[in-house]
Amino acid sequence: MNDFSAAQRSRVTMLDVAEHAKVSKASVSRFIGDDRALLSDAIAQRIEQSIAELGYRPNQMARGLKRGRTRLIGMLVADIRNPYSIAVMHGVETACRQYGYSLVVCNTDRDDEQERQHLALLRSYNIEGLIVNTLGHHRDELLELHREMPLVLVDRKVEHLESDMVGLNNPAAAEMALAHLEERGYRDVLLVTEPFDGTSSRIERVASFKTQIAQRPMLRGTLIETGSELTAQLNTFLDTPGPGPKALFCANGIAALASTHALRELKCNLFEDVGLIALDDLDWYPLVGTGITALAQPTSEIGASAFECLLKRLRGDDGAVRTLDFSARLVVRGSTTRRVSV
Amino acid sequence: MNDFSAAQRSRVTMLDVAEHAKVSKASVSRFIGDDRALLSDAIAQRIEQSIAELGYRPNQMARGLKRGRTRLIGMLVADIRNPYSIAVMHGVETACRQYGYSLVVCNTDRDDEQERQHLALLRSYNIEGLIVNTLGHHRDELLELHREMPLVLVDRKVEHLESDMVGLNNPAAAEMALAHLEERGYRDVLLVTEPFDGTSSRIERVASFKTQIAQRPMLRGTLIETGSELTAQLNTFLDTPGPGPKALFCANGIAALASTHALRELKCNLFEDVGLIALDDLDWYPLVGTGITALAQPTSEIGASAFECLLKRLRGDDGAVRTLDFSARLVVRGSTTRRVSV
DNA sequence: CTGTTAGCGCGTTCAT
DNA sequence: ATGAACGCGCTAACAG
Repeated sequence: MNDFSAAQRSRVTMLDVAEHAKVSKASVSRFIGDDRALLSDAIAQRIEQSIAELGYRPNQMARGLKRGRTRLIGMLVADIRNPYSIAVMHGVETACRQYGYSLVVCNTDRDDEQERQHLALLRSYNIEGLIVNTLGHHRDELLELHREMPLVLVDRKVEHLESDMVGLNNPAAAEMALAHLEERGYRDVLLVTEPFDGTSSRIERVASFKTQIAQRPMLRGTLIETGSELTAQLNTFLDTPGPGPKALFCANGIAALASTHALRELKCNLFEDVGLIALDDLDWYPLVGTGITALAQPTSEIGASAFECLLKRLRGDDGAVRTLDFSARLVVRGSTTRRVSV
Repeated sequence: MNDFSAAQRSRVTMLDVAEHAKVSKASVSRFIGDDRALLSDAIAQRIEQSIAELGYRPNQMARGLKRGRTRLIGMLVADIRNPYSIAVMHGVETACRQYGYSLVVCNTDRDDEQERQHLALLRSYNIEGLIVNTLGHHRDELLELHREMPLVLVDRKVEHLESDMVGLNNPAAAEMALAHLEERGYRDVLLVTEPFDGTSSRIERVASFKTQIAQRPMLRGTLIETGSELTAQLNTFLDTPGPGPKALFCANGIAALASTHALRELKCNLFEDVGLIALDDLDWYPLVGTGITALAQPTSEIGASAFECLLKRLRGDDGAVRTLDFSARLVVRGSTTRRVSV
């Protein structure tokens, strides 16, 4: 039927419109662009008519080639299946659209080689700015790109890369978590984090946790990483006598998922045997046991801010590097409500 | 410091490489493209050297402009926050990369106007093919696009749009669900679906459900939609005497989330008072109550197949329209394991 | 206000 | 095997 392969799919071009309306290409270009004011009503009418009749759509590739402005923003995401990333991405995309930009998302699946390839790719498509939510190995490529375009980091810093950054105020979040746990009567807290891989937010959360523990003499703090040993380690924590009621602090949604899985394997009575507070607020938190208490991140705002940072730079802002730290919001559910002992 | 605004960010171009290597642009072009075989070793060496030294990257925009091949695939998604969409998208992206294509994703947030805008956008960027996972209003625009490029539907059909389609074998899935429920001793089944909005898969699932019920004299079947009334309607279902043990069949992950929420509000004992089986298999299903029995969709395969359909067409396949129906896989958990009455 | 001209970066005939 | 010249679709100077 149709042949989409070698044949140039002949689309209607600016020249077609110009001829149809009996004007020059320049006039059509002005009509398309921001110079419509310069056209006489008569001509504008004819052009509008022709565009409608022919179904003309300007070719962004060609526009971009000429003007150097593609209206494209790139986003590099470490793990597209992490709900946090999706939520932020949604925020970014909404902001993009609002300002007439489009978003090209590249998922690296936590793979360094893919990160490299995607960076080259985004560059080859002449994106105007880049949002990075990966570990940012390949520093050289990032630096090179940063010389060509503005760049903003989301959630995770990249060493030796001076650029705008938007994320969570991790020390404050850790403080909220431990203050809440202490107030609710928990005394023995286990931080569950994904394995250390250099992710700055992860490191910050652990450091902040330790700081908080040091400042709260009533609390004891311990730390484990998710992985094949998780269930066993959790078991040890639960079995070891401590200074009082025990609770888990999961450093993100993935850790919360893994921990809850493990607790179930241990036949734990959710959440009477042990309390739980988790960073991120996922839609299923209310459904597990008596509900999981969360520290929600303002993901939409984070995404929108990331784009706005980019936009400012695109518009010529040469100011100093900015860091935006958003605050988490405490959502109390059953997992930090201790049952009064009978 | 840097100025990213008006200034043309001067990137190294093919001409730069040519001059540096003291050859013509044509030779560089051949080196970049598929004609490298035509070059003498000496020249190829020099070009390779120059490219490395200058850090040259071909401009995909310009290439696409000339050859009509952008190596870009577009995907229109109704709801980026639906885990199903994400999973399929991940499958598509993986397949894309494997064949040297990149994916541009547009999220419509279930909004018709956004669908229209995104379609225009994708077209303006000269994508080579389109994957559609929306309601597909704006039939005219879709038809027009389909004349220009191959198109494949995912999960939901679009009326009067004859194109390849990949999705779930819904009748078979409904059969699996009801056979399982019946075998497990449930007799009174309530189908919970999102509101009807024309989504074909939704309609098919409901129709298949009714067919199955008609063929199973031991079962009684009822139907409700998610929404503000859900909890009340669920309550009615639970309170109304029926032919035997009651169970819910949730038509997708969203319905499962909403239903579980409602059951909790009703202080239901999950899942002793009522059974539950849900389409889609989300990572939190095992964590709720005794675990939610699922009919998992092979989302990666669905995504990969969608891309492969496109690829075949791009390579000139003019054959008849294809429809690929994948089968669901039953994952039994506690929610369909009835406790023996004491 | 409008048309003419000259590229943007690249691929592709043609010659040589 | 290599280079010169033209054009992809469009915008930006410059005239008029």
